[in-house]
Amino acid sequence: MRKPNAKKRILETAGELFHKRGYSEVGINEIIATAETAKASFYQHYPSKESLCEAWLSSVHERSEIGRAEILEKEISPSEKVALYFDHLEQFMTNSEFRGCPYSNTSAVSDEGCTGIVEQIQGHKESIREFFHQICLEKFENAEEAQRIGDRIFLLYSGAATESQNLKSLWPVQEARAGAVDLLT
Amino acid sequence: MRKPNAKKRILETAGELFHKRGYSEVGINEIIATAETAKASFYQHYPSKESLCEAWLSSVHERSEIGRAEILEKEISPSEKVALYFDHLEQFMTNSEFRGCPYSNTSAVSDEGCTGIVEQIQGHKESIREFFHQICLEKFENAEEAQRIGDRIFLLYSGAATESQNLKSLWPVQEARAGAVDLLT
DNA sequence: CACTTTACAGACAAACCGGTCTGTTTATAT
DNA sequence: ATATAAACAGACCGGTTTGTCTGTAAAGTG
Repeated sequence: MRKPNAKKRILETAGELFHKRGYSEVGINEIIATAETAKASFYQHYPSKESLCEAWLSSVHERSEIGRAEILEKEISPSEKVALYFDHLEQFMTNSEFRGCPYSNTSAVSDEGCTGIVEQIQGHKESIREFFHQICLEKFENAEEAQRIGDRIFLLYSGAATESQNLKSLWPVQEARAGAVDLLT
Repeated sequence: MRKPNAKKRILETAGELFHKRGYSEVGINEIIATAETAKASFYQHYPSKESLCEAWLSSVHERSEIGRAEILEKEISPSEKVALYFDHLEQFMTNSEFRGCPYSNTSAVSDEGCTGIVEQIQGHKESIREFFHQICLEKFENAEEAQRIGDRIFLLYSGAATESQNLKSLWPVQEARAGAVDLLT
């Protein structure tokens, strides 16, 4: 074998391409050419392009869950935790040249047919939402209020990612951060 | 001519298809088949698929601007205006089977090459943002504060559209509406 | 050494893409 | 009645898409 870890190489390469240009704009041929692998090697590891997309989203989800768990464990105030998460988003937007949430971007082009992808999107979003709920529960005794405030922060977060991509600017992330912190003080 | 208004028919058909399934998932052949027109008729009116997309976004923008102008003219309180705009979004999401903002969805797949589309997306988003700014200026004397609050409502609005599409639910719109009204009281 | 796994190169297929082109029909305006 | 413009049908083009298939080379393992 000339180069080992073809599977890993394919996944990482596809991840970058999917994220920067969108799932539907990137073809198998481009992926294997960039990953410097053969088409046969690709189909040895992934039965279809769609399954590769699922594997990509799954790996992104894993990493992001670890990041949220680390924040939850920190001994800082709720508003500091939220602020930190928005700071991470700001970094993410900067590093990825204003390509926003991989899930929302994929959702925009995935038809109802690919249930696996749709389910992953929903799972990921609910996971982020739950993250904000937990933080708010540290602050508010009333569980209903915690849920409502958490949901609003979640929506600010989503809007920040979307509009930062659309407007190619960081102000949505910064203003959403300020709004979220205000909701917790 | 068998059926008149081929151009209009093409635009409306393409609009529905682009909106429901995404720009990159709909081809010329499907558009003309659905619109019951000929390919030659299509290229008589639109030089390319991309120009059709621009025409579609442009028509959506026009209609939405009229809607916002009507709200601004109404003699109701700022928070009622904002609430009304979120109600429109709720109706829109319901009617379109939870396909959110056509602009954000198109942005997710349009590469840097198509400048015309990118500029329209930014123009539309800035127009909505300006709409919220104007409403907030009715409420807050401080112009800076009006801008900040307007931006936050804008981000809630964007997040509501995005997550309502992702989660196929109306709660994001309803909670964002409540959050926006709270920001104005 | 033999055997299995992994990766490789690349031809091939069938469908589809956006776009061009030729030529025909039909409605309307003069 | 005739000229003109708009709509039509549909073949055709080069290129790309996902996915299959055949055969080979190299590495790890017993």
